[in-house]
Amino acid sequence: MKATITDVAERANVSIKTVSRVLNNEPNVAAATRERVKSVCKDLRYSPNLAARGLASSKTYFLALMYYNASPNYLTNIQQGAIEACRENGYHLVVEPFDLMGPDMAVDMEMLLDRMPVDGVILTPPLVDDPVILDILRRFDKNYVLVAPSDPPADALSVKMDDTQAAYEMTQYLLRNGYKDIGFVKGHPQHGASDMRYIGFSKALEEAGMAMRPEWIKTGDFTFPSGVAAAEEIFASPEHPRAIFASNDDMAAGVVSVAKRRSIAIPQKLAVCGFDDTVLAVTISPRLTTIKQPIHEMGYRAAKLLIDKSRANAHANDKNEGGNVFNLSHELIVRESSE
Amino acid sequence: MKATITDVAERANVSIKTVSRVLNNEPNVAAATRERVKSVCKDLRYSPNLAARGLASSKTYFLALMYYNASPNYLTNIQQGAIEACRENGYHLVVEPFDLMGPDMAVDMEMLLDRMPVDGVILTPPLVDDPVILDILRRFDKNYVLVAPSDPPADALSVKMDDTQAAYEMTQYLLRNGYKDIGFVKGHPQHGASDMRYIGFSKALEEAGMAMRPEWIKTGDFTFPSGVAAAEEIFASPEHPRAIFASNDDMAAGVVSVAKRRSIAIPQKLAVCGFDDTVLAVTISPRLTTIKQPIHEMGYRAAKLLIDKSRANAHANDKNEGGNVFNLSHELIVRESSE
DNA sequence: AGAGTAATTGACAGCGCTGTCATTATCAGT
DNA sequence: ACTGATAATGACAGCGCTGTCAATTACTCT
Repeated sequence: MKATITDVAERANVSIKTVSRVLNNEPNVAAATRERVKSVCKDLRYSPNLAARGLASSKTYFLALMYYNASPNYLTNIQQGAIEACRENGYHLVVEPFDLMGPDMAVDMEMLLDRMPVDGVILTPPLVDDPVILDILRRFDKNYVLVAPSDPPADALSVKMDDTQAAYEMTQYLLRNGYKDIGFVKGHPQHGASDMRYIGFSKALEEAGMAMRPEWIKTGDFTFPSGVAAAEEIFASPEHPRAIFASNDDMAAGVVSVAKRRSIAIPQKLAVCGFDDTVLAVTISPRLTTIKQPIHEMGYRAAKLLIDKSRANAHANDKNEGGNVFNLSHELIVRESSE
Repeated sequence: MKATITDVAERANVSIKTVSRVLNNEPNVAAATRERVKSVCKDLRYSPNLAARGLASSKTYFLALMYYNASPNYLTNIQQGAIEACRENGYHLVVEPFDLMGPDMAVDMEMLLDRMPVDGVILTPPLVDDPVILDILRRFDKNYVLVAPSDPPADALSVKMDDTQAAYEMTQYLLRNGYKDIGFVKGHPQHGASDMRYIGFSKALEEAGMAMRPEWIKTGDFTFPSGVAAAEEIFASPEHPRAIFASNDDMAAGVVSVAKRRSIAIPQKLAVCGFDDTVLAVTISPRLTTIKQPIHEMGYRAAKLLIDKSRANAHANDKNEGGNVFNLSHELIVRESSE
C-alpha cells in the first residue's frame, strides 16, 4: 500500500497541511519541523499523489512535447533535454505527435489541447511555423513555448538558435582557411531554416567581397538524394568550387558520395560542410565539419521556461519581463571533411 | 473556463453519475439518454478532468515508456507505436529514461516507479534484461510489459520478435540465392539479440550442410567502426566470403565501406546484409538487404496489453489466460546489396 | 392487474491533496 | 511582565470525478 500524506502527518506529529507545506517548499515552517517531516517522508518512501495534487491545485506536473514528422534524432534530443528539466523539478513529460496534414487539423488540435492534462506545451518545428496552430494556441489559455520557430512571434515564448549567424560563421571559417570558391546547397524551401542559412552564407561572402556564383548554388530538400542531385549539378558546371556548404548533414553526405564517385579528394580538392551534427556526420568518411545545434539545450530551456512560468502563475502575479525569445548558442565543429 | 461534468449533467437533464456512465461506456444507460449526453458533451467541448478521474478511480490514463540509451530510431518507433494504442484508448504516454549505470540504480528505479503516476510501464532493452530491474518490478504491483527481452520471463508480459528465426531466414535466403560462402559479424556480446542472430545463422548453415569458417566470423559491437574492423579482418584472410551477414545495419554499412575501398563490387563479388532496416540501410549505396523488425508494432502491442490489463483489473477479475509472450513477425527486405 | 425481475437513474461519500482562514506559539520592544 | 507584532500550525472545505447502494421506472409473466 502506498503511503499518503496522512500517514506522514501522523508519524511526524503534525497536520497534513504542514506536510503539504514542506512538500511544496512553502515558507513558514520551523526548520526542525521541516527536517522531521522530510525524514519521515523518506522513511515511508512517500511521494505525493499527482492526481490529487493536480485536482486540488489545478497543476498537473506534466508537460507535453508536441511534434510532427520529427526526425528521430532531433526528437530524441529535444525530448532528452526537456526530460532533464522535468526531472529536476518533479515534472513528467508526455509525448504528443500531431498530424499537421490531417483533414480536420484545426479541430484535432483543439481537441487534443483540450484533453491534454498538462501545465504547458512544447512545440517543435514544423508545428511552430503553422499560423493555424499558433492561432489556436493563442486562444487557449495554456502555456506554450516554441522551439526554433523561423519567425518567433513577439507574444510567445521561444527558444532558438541563430541559423543565420551559424551559417555566417561557417562560411567565414571556410574563407579564412583559404576556401574562396564556395558552393551552397539550400534546404527545403518550405523550411524556415533554409532561408536563414542561405542568408548567413551570402552575408559572409558579401562581406568578404566574394562574388556569388549562381551555378554553384542549388536547392535540395534536406534529404541525401537531393544532396546527390545538387552536387551532380554543381559538378556539371565548367568550373568546380573548392568547397561546398550544404544546409544539412544528409545533403552534405550526398555531396561527399558524389565527390567520391568522381574521385575528387576531400578535403584536398573539395571541402564539404554540413549542418546539424547528426550521427551521419561522424558515420561517413571523411567525417563532416558541421554546426552543432543546441538541440538538447533547447529542449531543456523550453521545459524550464514552462515550469518557471507555471510556478509564477501560482505564487506571484505573472510579470512578463520583456524578453520572450531565447537565443542559444551553437557550435562550429571542424572535422576531416574540411581540413 | 473549462466545462465540468456538472455542466454537462445540467444541460442534459441527468445526474452527473449518468454522464459518468456514458463517458466510461458503462452499460445500463438508455440509448436515448446516452445520445443526448454525448451530444451535450460535444456541444460543450467537454473532456473529463483526468486528475479528478484518476483520483476517484485510481486509474491515471497514463502509460510510461522506460528506456536507457536507446537509439533514436528505435525509440521513436516504439514510442510512435505505443502512442497509437494510447490515442485509440484515451491514454497518454509519458517518457522516462532511466540510467541503468547510475550508482544507486536500484534505489533510483524504486523511487522512479513510486512517483510515476501511470497505469503501466513499457520497458525496452536493455532494461528488460537486467535482473535487478526485473526483480524490482515484480515486487511493485504495477503492470508492466517487456519489449524484446532476450529471455522472456514466464511471469511477465512480453512482446518480441524472433531474432533467431529472422537470422535463420536471412541465411537461408542467401544460400538459396547461391551465396554459399558466408561471413558473419556478431553484435555486441552483452546484447541478448547478438547470440540469437548468430544462432539462427549457424542453424541455417548447419542444416544446409555448409561448414562454418571461423576466420569469417568476427565480433563487433553494433557500431559502424566495429563493422569496418570486422570486415578488415575478414578480408585479411586468404579466401574471401561471397557474402557477409552483419548483425545490424550499422555494421553492415561498415562492411560496405571497406568493400568499396577495396573495390569489391557489391553485390557482384560480395553480398552484404544487415539487420534492423534503419534509415542507414536506404541511405547508403547500394541499399542494404536487411531484416525489418516490427518495432512500431511492438510498441503498439505493448501499450495495448497494458491498457487491456488495466481495464480488466477494473471490471472483471484478473484472469491470466496463459500466453504471456507475444511474438510479432519480422520481414526480410531484399535490396541491391544482395541482388 | 399485480407480483417479480431487470433496466435505468440518482444521492452521496470520499479519493489525497491544496487554498483559505482561524488559531496558537514565539519573540521583539517596552 | 505585557502588548503587538510575526511566525508556525491546524481545521476544514472542496477540486471533479467514480464507486456504492438505494430509489425509481420499465418490462415480463402469470
